Amino acid sequence: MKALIVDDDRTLADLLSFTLRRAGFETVQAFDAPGAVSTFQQDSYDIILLDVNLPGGNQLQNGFDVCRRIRETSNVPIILLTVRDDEEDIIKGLNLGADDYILKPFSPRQLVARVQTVLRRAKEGQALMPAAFSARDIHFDPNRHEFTRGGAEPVLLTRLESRLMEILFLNANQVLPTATLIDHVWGPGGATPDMLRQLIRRLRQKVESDPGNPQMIQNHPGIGYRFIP
Amino acid sequence: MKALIVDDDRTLADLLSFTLRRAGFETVQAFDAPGAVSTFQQDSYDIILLDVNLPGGNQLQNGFDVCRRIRETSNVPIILLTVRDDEEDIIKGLNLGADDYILKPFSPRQLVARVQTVLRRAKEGQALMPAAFSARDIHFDPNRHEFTRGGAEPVLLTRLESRLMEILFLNANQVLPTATLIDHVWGPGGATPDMLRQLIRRLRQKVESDPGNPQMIQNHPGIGYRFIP
DNA sequence: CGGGGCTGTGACGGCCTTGTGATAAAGCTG
DNA sequence: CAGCTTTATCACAAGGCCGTCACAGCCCCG
Repeated sequence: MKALIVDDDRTLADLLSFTLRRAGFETVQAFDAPGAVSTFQQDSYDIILLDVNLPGGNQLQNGFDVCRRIRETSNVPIILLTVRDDEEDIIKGLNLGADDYILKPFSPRQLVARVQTVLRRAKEGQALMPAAFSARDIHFDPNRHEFTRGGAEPVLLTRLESRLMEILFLNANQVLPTATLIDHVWGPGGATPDMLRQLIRRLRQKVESDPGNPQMIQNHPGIGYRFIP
Repeated sequence: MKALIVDDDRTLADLLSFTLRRAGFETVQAFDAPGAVSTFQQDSYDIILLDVNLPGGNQLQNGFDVCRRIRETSNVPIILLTVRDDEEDIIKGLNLGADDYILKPFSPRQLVARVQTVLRRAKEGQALMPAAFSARDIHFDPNRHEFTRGGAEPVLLTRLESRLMEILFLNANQVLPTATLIDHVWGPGGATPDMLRQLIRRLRQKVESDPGNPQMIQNHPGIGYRFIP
C-alpha cells in the first residue's frame, strides 16, 4: 500500500508519514501543488492525503486544484485534511471528487481508521459520498457519527444513536412511525418500543439544546417521532 | 432515468445535478421559467425538480406557471422545492398538480430519498396515498399529520383524527356511510357509531373555523358524513 | 301532540403512551 | 481482569388520547 502525502507543513507531513508507515504503508511526500501533481503522475498510489490549505499564488496552487487535476485522470481515493471552521471547504472538496475528509487536529488512530475505511469502501466499489447531512446550523456525518450544532464542538454519537439520527434526518419534517424507526435502527422486529424510547432519550440529551423541552425531535402520541432541523 | 432541474440559483442547481448524477440519474438544468418549459418540451423526463421561487416579471416567470404548463401536456412527477415559511406556496403548487414537496434546506441524501419515493409511487400507478392533499386554501399532509388552513398555523392531528381526515379528503364531496368511515379509521367493526361521533366532533373542533356551524364536515342523517373542502 | 331515532355537546375517567431515573447486562479497551 | 462505554430492562409518575355515558335538540312519523 502506497500513500501520497501532500502538506506544506513538513512537520505535519512527517508525522503523517510516520503514522502511516507504522500502519504498514509506504509513503511519499509532496509540499506544494505542482509537486503533488508531478509526483502523482510519476507513480501510482493507493491513497492520497491532501491538505486543502496549501499556500501559494493563483494558479494550480491549492489543494482543490490538485484534487481536480488528479480526478481528471484517476479515481484513486483522496482524503482531505481541513480545519473545522471551514464547512464550505469540505463540501467543495467532496464535490470535486474527494472521498472523505479529516478535521485537524486529529490523532494518529483517527487517521489510520479513516484511511482504512476509505480503502475498504473503495475496494468494495461503493463510492458512497454525499453521506453527510446538513441543514441550517446543524450538521451530521453518519460515517463518523458526529453531530455538530452551530460552531459548537461535534458530539459523538453511538452506533444506535447514529442510525436513529440518520433515518430521522433522511425523513426530516415527517412523522416516522415507531415501527419504521425500529426497523431501521435494529432491523425488523429487533427491538421493543421501550428500547426506542431510551434511545430517543439519550439522543435528545446529546443534541437538544434543552433536553427537557425537545425542539428537534418531537413526539406524536400513538404514532412516532418527527425530526425538525 | 432523466431529471430536469429548474432553479435560478446555479450553485444549488449544480449541487442538485451532482447529487442526482451520483445516484444514477441523467440531469438537465434550466434556470428560468421559459427555459424550463422549452427544455421540457424538447425531451422527455422521468422527474422534475422545480424551485417555485423563480425570480422574474409577470408572465410565465415563476415556478407555478412552469408547473401549470407542464401539467397541460404531461403527468410527469414534479417535486417542488420550497422554504418552510411558505405554506401557501405549497398549497398552490400542489393544487396545480405537483406530486410532492421538499423543504429547504435539505441534504443530498434526503433529496435522493424523496425522489425515489415519488418515482416508486408514480410507477405503482399511485395506488398509494398521495403525498399530500390540497384544495382551495386548505392543505392536509398525512405524513406530517398536519392540517393547514389559509396562512394559519398548521394544526396537529392525532392518529385517529388523521386517519379520518384521510378518508374524508380522499372522497371529498361524497357522502361516506358511517360504516365506511369506521372501517377505515378503526378497521372493520372496530368501533361504535358513538366513537365516530366523538371523533368527528374533535376533528371539527380542530379544523372548522366555527365548530358550532360545521361547513367542511357535514352530516347526512341516517347515512354518514361528507367532506367539502 | 308525543315518542323514537339520530345527532351534537359536554363531562368524566381509564388506560395507554411517553418521559424519566435507576440499575443491570453486555461489549470494548487497555 | 479492571474499567469504561454502550445498551437493555424495569419501575413509576404524568399527561393526553379516546372511550363511555348522559342529556338536549331536531326531524320524521304515527
